[in-house]
Amino acid sequence: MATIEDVAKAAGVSASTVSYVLSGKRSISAPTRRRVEQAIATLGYRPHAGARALASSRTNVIGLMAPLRSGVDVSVVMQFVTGVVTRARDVDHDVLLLTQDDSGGLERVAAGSMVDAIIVMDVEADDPRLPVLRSLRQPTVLIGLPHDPAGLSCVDLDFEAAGRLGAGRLAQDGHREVALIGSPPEVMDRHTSYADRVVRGFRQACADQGLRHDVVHCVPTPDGARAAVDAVLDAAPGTTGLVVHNERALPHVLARLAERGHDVPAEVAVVAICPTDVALAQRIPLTSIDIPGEHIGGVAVDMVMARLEGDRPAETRLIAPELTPRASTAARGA
Amino acid sequence: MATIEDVAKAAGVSASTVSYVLSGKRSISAPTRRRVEQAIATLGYRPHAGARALASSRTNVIGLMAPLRSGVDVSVVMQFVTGVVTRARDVDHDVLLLTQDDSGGLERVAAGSMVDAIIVMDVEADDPRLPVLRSLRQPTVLIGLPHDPAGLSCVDLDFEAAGRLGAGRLAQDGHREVALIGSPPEVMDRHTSYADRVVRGFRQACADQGLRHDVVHCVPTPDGARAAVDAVLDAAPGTTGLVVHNERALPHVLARLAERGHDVPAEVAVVAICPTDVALAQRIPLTSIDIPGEHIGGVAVDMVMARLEGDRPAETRLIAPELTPRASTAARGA
DNA sequence: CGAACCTGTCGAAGCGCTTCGACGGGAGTA
DNA sequence: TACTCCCGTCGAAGCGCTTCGACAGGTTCG
Repeated sequence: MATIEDVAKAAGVSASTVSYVLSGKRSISAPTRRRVEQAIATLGYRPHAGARALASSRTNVIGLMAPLRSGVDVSVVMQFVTGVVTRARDVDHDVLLLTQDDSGGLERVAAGSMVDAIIVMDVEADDPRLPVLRSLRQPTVLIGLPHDPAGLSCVDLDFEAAGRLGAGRLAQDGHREVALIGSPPEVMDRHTSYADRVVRGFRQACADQGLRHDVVHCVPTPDGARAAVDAVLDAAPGTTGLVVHNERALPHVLARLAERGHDVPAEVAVVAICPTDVALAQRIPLTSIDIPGEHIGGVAVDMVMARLEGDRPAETRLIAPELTPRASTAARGA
Repeated sequence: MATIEDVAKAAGVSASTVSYVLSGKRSISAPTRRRVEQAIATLGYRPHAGARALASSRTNVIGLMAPLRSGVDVSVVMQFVTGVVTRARDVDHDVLLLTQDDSGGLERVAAGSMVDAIIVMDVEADDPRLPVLRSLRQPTVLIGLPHDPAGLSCVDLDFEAAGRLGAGRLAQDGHREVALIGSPPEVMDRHTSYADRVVRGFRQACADQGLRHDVVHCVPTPDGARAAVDAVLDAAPGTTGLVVHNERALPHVLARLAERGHDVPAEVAVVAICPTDVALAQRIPLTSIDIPGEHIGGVAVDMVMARLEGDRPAETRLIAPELTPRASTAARGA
């Protein structure tokens, strides 16, 4: 492996000059720059990441803690990850992948100076990692919204607004009895922030609009969906509108509705909160509120970089939800 | 941040002694070791990863190139990733995540000494990355099997055997006309290695057993599945057995079969090649050949570590497929 | 016409760690 | 008793880079 010294020799300059050519932190005359670049190209020189990190205390690596575990919708997770990695590459950074259950992982990579910054997904309302994160030298961005975000940057879809939007749309379409089929119990039990927030928004909008409503959670299996749908429709047979916030249960919920003979949208309207591609992959294209995972992941990177450059304070950004009407809803009556 | 020097001072020893305590590369007396460990604990010392990498030319990081792109079944990818990350942590390594379309990513992280080794997923038959990989200083393991694996280690499910196993099972159950519903066209067009191999194995077993057979590819949408199922059953109405190697199309294929009034397994038997959890999440539990993603990911790490330690030659390991009978198949006639 | 200022380059220090060779002292051997 | 050997520890070199201060030479301006 060629070193900066080799390049310097080949170009007839000092190592520091090569370094300045690379970093642009001091002006270099055009001819010199050209010679150096030439030497770099012919030698195939790449700066040694470790040496660079040691000297500059910058690794150009972002740590990403992702939930590679059950109960979480994989395709949503993937989109977030993709967004983070893609945007990180745009700003010349790489991504080190940490898993949720790697307790101590945050501490390890942060204290060991393996990363410049950290992004954490799937945050719970009272996430046990928060104190750790606050204690780190590196800036952190949460994807999700804990109860007390003090000192930490957060970004997420405004799930509360999404819950409201879903219920609001149903109300507007003329439904009077509605229900939310929510995240799996294991997700709710952890008080994962987005799950709680959807419920809150949904309830609130229903109250505001005077809708009779119900909230059930749903194990994302055929049986789980059957149980959830039956619970809702048996308890309140007048229910005509459903908000579903459970990507994996979606197909089974629709199947159960069909099985029971409820036509969608004629007899039961469905609004899904899920990535658009999931909404489109169902038996009929669903009216949905998109979870723009890639976008949010990208924003997380931007936020973390902003804090890395300027010493900005922490901020919270909630992305406004948007509802796209498709075949699973229709205005009622006339 | 405490440095090794701080620890040394606190423990009343030299820095090199601390280093030897940490690495275990020389023997240290029990009392000294204890004092050093004590100092490390009280100071919360963590070695600086960059400094360590610089001095030892070992980063304890594995690069993982994963396909965060369309056409690939996310949940399978996730399982591989989980397997890699989990096993990597077991052997005290971290994982740097690269995406497929980050051309130059391999070169960058390898030449920049960011990683000790590389694992590449979703390999195509004539993958353009192979020459690059062969030129790297770091050992590489492919998850998948290219035409010419010379010089590179490979691990994967034996998809050819899986194709054979699926067809063989159908034959054994008494089916005479069968079909394979395979990966999406975009995956086939890339000649992604596993897709090709399933087809080959399937065809071969059908030929051996004298089964009339057909192979179609399937866009993983409701319409795509409809088209695939219709194509098969309209062309050969006597078809009674299906092997499906397309995780995302699975629910739609089953739905279409139901729609057409074909009972599973009474009239059409279905063998799926997919992760077990996917097979269990369908409308009925499917007879399936598991894709043991986590396991394979773990094996990939083991192989890469083996090459890192000893200077072993490259090897190829194919995991034998196993078929688990469930509700979607049954012996025919009697 | 000097003082003050740029520009472009260099040398050296230092980032925090690993590792090699050296060395003092105690145990083992002849 | 003298010699060798091993054990536990230390000091120093060096990994490859960044960055600070210095400096030579050229401009600019009052």
